Amino acid sequence: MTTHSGQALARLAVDAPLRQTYSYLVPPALQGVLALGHAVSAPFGGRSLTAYVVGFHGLNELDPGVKPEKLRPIERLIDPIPVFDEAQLALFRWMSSYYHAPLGEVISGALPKEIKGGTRTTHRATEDGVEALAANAIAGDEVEVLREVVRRPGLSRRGVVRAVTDLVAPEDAERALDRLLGRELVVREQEAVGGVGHIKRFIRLRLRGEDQRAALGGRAPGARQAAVLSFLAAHPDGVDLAELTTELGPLARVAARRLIDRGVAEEELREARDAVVEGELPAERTPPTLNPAQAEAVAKILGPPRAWLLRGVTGSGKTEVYLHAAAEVLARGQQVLVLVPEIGLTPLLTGRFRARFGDSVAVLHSGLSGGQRLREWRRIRAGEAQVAVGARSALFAPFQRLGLVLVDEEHDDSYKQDEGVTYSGRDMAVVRALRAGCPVVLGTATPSFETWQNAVEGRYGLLELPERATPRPVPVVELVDLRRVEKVDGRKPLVAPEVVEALQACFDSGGQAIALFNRRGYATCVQCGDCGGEFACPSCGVSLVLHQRQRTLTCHYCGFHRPMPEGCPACGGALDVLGTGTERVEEALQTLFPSVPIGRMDADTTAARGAHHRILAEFGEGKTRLLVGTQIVAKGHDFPGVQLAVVLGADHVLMMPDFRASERAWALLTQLAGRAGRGAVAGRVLVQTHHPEHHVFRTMGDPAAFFAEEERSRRMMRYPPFFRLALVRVEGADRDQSAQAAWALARQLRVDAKEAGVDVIGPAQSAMARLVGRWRNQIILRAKDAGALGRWLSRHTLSAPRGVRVHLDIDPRDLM
DNA sequence: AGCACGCCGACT
DNA sequence: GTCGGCGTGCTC
Repeated sequence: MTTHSGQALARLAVDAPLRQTYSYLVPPALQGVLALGHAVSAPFGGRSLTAYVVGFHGLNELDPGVKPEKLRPIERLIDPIPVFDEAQLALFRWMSSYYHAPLGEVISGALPKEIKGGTRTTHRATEDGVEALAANAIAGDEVEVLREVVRRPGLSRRGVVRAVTDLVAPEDAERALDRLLGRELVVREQEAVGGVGHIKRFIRLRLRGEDQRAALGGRAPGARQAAVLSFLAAHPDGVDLAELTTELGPLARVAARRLIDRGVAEEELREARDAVVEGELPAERTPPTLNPAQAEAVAKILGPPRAWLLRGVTGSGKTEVYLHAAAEVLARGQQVLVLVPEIGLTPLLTGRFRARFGDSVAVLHSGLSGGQRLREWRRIRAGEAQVAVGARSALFAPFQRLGLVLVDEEHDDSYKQDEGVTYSGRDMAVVRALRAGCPVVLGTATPSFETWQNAVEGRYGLLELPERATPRPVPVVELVDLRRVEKVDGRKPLVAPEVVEALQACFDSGGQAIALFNRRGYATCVQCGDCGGEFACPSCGVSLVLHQRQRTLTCHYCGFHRPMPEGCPACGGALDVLGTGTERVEEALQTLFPSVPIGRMDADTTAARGAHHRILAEFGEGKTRLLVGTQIVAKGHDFPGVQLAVVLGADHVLMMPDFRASERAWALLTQLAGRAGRGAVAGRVLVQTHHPEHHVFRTMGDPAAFFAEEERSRRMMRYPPFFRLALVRVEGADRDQSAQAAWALARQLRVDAKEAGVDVIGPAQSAMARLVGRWRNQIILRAKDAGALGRWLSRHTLSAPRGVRVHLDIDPRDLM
């Protein structure tokens, strides 16, 4: 490890939305220890923040205007081992510049959140405070707040507010706490939080029966506590607190805390030694022999390093290409990074890497608890794992001898980070690989247009796996024109007669079928038949979706929900249930085929842990014979028993007001069509649509044909991949203020846009005009190439008045 | 982003 | 008279 004791000052990138880096003194305790890549805690303004060492320099190299007497020393190391090296820092700097994002935020977003636990602000009552409480010298909300702080010192601000939440409204509690702080009855302290990741908090039931009732004060526990109690009773060995939270929701933590306070349950810190990866390791098989196309692909990948598009349908043996290339790279003593869209959807790929390479595979994904993820990350940093399989953020795995990067299902939208620095995980994987001088493979059956174009223009090499490893006839696609379907009882049936027939024939011959309907819930809109009143989300303005199973009306954007009322709250009239979702489709299909067991797979049925796997397993084993669901049914699983795939509703995808709508629909349909067919029997694919003439349907399965059709409109409309976009989103709670800020910003941007070759489009209200209570406006920026757009953007500061937020999204996935 | 310091209305 | 609102400006 290189240290820099000769240099007096460290340059830090602070985890705050600030573009500069800051110079700090290296305290004596850290001299000779502090190194590039260390995460530290540093005083910043009135508080203490996580920051990262990005360089060292002498006193004579201070930024102009910084007086030496203003320099403050670094407080402490957060982790004794640096969290990134020089090569990774170079990538972070590249990202910072490309995405116009502060370096500290880029670094923060690239590390497991747990690493920067850093400091926590806690609250403690002073002696004056304790006396004042005892002497009844205070009044109002302050009494409750102070009592809580005295009883449980060490709570965070949020913790205090939550602790009194039954008695005091959150805003009042905050204000009371501030008054107590002002009068110095309560003081704040900084507590260092570290060492997360190898220690787990477990909670276990201590009292049962009569003792328990007595400890709870004789009265029956509330619903939340009762839920926690029964969960604990079912797990006598104790439950990981994190697991309790994922099972029962965040409030379970509060209830559990209460139970511990009352002595009903006890807490225990345990070292986490359980296997991080769930599921058993399948027996190690001898790697199968590659077919000629696969062998050629592997040979090319292992040749001179470059980016490759690996095109192959489901079952064409992409995974075997990955595994062979990875094995070769590992044999050379190098490391392999495997990115997957969402690990929950790709247990097969993860499983096959684990089966082939065993414990040298680390898995990084959101389904792990924070501590688990950090442990896997540390295994990589320590050199114990040579392969990392994970979602987007795994691309920052701390490998030092990277030899190969694989991006599976590269077209998937989930590679785009949607919060904070909105980077494209797929693009950054390419950047990281090429910077490290190693090959990168983008694998998919349905490439994104950008990647396709990169291959067409020769920037990426193209590898095609032309056929299925076990040959199977290409499915036949038939369109059902919904405009010609006869109405029954005044409305069009959900399932057209020929689709019913096809399903019946499929079931009669013992086959299985998949039905796609790309909307969740039961009905998209509930309306009063008398007064026309509708139910809209109070913070997003969109129509609430009826979820019949839970009898709730739910907002699909922010999660707001309310019970489904019996009648119209305004006039008492009967409610009409309009539009369709997967729940209703399932119901309709069950009515049509009463004896066929149906499984439904969508975000609602797969929310619980393991549910996804269970639904697929039941279908795989034939326990269910029809699988109904949203686009999730089109992803990544090969079921040999499926003879028929029907698309009951995907027109919404096609008709979305977005330039990538056709591309998404094409990928979805092509992926789904790949699910149909068994052995030597050609599968059937039936698509119900109002737009049978659309080129998406003519070009299913054929990217060259689809993109040839798509090219004309993309060029004409000046959209990617022929132009580059950036989206400036301006949002605020106040509608007019947000709009005015957007107009002002657009005016400012237009001043020098033209001569830089940049189009400034808008502002306009976003397609989702209001989201989670914020009114959204947007400005689209467009240029022929990324360089011109980037250079011009770096000359501008995107500022807005207080209360309005501006967010810059480079290469947006959609313009909604 | 926070958190300071700074200047104007409704309360003891 | 002060407490406390939240408008500008800085953080090595």
